[in-house]
Amino acid sequence: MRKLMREFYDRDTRVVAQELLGKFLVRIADGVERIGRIVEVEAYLGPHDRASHSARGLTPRNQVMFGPPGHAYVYFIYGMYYCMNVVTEREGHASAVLLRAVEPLQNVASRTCGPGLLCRAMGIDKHLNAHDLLSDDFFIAAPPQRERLVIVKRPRIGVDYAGVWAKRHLRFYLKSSPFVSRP
DNA sequence: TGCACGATGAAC
DNA sequence: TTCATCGTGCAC
Repeated sequence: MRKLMREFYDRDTRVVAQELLGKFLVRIADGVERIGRIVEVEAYLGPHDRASHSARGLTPRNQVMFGPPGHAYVYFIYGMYYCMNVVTEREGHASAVLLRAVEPLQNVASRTCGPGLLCRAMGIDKHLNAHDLLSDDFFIAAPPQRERLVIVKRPRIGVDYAGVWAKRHLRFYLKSSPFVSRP
């Protein structure tokens, strides 16, 4: 497995989002290595994107989005779930990619079809917010061999409040995957 | 200090 | 369509 380097994340968010599909999310804790194959993501472009958390400026919660690329932005939502993002583009740009679903590959017992379930199954919570994804216990890697992927583009989920931004096709998922949250 | 609401998921 | 459940952001 080849761990993704900083340069991978320091690019256009829509490109990073689509290229994250098929990659392996790896989390090692208490001697257990969990691996999930990313099959669904959403791109949040920056302050001009009304659906993005960064649209209302820097706050204690979203400050990681304003930092350097290649870090995890983990936040608590609806009083019971965590959602994980990957920070993209140069420092100060405040953009990220939300991981919405992974395919269980190793040591993943419960369901992973949805951002909240994904974090629960992979053991991801607020303690991993701001964690560097170039670390050795939490990172994303490319699969052993290059594969042919068919990507579907759809509007993002749960952002109807964002006006015209709610209609843009910034949600991407693997057409052939049965692990997508909402096909 | 109070309060409306949310990048969800499950039940009905 | 409704509800569980609570941190966050902003109004007051």
